Amino acid sequence: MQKSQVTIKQIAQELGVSISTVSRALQNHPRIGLRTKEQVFAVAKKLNYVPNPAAILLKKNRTSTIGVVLPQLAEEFFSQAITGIEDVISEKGYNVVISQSRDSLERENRAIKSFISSRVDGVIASISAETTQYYQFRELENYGVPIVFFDRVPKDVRVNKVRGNIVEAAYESIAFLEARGVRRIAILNGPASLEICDERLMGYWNALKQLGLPVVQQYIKSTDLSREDTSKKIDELLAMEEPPEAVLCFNDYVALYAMQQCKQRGIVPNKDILFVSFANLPITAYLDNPPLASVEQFAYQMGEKAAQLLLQIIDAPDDSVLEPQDIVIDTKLVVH
Amino acid sequence: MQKSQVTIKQIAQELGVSISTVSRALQNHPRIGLRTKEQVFAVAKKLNYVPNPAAILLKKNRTSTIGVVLPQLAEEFFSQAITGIEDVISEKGYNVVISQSRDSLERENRAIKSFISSRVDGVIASISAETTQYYQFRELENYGVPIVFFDRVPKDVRVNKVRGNIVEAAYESIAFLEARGVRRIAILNGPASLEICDERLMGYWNALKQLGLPVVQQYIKSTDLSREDTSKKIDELLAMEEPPEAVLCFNDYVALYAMQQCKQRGIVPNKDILFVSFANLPITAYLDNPPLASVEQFAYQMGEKAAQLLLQIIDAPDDSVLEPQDIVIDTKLVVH
DNA sequence: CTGTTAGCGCTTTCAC
DNA sequence: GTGAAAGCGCTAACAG
Repeated sequence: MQKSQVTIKQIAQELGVSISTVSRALQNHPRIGLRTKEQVFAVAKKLNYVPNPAAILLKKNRTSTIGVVLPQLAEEFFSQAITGIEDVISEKGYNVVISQSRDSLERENRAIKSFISSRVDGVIASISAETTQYYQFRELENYGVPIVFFDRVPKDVRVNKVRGNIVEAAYESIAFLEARGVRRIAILNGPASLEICDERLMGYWNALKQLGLPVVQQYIKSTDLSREDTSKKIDELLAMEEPPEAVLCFNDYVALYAMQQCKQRGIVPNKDILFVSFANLPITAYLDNPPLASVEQFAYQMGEKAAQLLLQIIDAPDDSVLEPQDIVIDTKLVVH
Repeated sequence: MQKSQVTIKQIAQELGVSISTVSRALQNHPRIGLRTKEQVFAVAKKLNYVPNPAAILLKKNRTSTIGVVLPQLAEEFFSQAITGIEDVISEKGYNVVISQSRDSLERENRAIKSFISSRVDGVIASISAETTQYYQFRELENYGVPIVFFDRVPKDVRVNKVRGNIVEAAYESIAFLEARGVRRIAILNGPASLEICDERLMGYWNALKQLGLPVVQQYIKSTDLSREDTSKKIDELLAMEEPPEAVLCFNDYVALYAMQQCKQRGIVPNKDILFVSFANLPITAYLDNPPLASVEQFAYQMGEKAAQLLLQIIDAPDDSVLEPQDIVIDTKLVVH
């Protein structure tokens, strides 16, 4: 059944030339006769020749594949980002292998290991909620594999990253609430290991101070993104003597969990307590009572940018020392 | 920066043995000294040896990767299925490359082409809404690449497939509605090229007849799954002199589109007109007014089964002629 | 049990 | 312009 693979050798035989000639013709080598080239292409087509990537790889030591690790595809933010990555990368003839960490450090590590053994040319990553140190990614660096982080970028290290302008987005969200007369605003943030959480907090702080809103320490909560923990934290907020009038959430999922918990407690979300969040996921369009507003983070574009940056690094001459780049993408508060 | 790759040759030198000995040791070849083997492993570890997959591949002519084409990862059904596939496949040391057709025939073809040139060992597919013929997949067969379809399987061809028991699920859904006293039931089906649509229709028909419900030709509609077309078709149903009391939808997305359209027309879904659908997506848990009931299709398990079947075919001896398998997974109607 | 040898399919000097 | 030949890292007969 297995159609025996056509090789350049067979093409060479068919034409009575050497395999080097065929190889050169196929690569559009400059020093080759136009006639020969055309003939080679003709025969290659006739025989249905498909180059064997393994052989090329073995020779060139490049796999033309890049690895992507991200928390989970089921989150629309990430599946949109992947689409952006794929569109850029496949246009350049690269392949993508995707691995989901499902917010587990161990799975993330396994993915990195497998990227190393499959010799990917580069990695794009959005770190798991459990990832607190950069250590594991160093391993990739040791093998000379370039990495670009997006959205969930690690803290305190100089790395290539593509991220939304979260500080500003958080500020804007608070300003939006303040304009509606809200004063007591809480934040339900994500794991402290993520830089985007610091930024969210910073934007929140700045806004509170500049707009003269009350800064209450207990209004600042963070969740590990699970439904349980999120429910617990919103409960704590609701149980306060003076509960917040609004909550800025890490993302739409956190907002939805929190809102459901409110309902359970007989509190009407976006009426008794307002919700604003991040991500602006398409699924919110199906909701009768979505978060009041959500920050659009342009996942697709973020994926595109990350892929472009990575390819740029891969294609850079070996001796060039590149400064890690930090690309910031503008966000937009979308009022529902 | 690029750490020069460690090869078995270096391990051999370090130990003063031949490379074949190293190769055999690493593969746990039976005829090798325990002592030597241990030493080889020790040095391999010390040197941080990682086998070069390209070389192995070139030799063995197997890539240890399988390709997956499916409509879109953003649909939870598919991202769940992928997770099932990944879990099975990665346990056996295989890699997965994923390609989204986004319901476009052209993209699906491109994916297949790329699978051929990257020499995947097998393919798992869920066909696009535009795919009406099996033709393109024949190409894979020509190259001896085994294929397993899941959920969206092609019609009229003998192929390996894993699918839900849609006929029965559709029957059950109608019975559920009938039990609630509903008599006029419409169906908003998917593209006729999909076998699962035929099955849905068959279950619907059987149920109507056996339960003595009216069979109305205009109650049978199909959509190309887009929001626009779905809105149009539900509008047609609503505009009838005697509109249906309930609608059985292709999946949750179609149901949600249809329900939103109803709202636009001032008709309250699940009160004025009932909705039952397929997929039972987690997102429906966030809805205040989800479809009345939805058929759980166990996407994760479907992915697992498809992967297991594919691996089984790949591992089968070349001379064994396998009958195409048709694995049916039981579904379950979940009332919300 | 271990070493020698011949390739897998392709690229790439080095000659002519 | 084209051919001969070496070799990428590894496996698998074939000999000991």
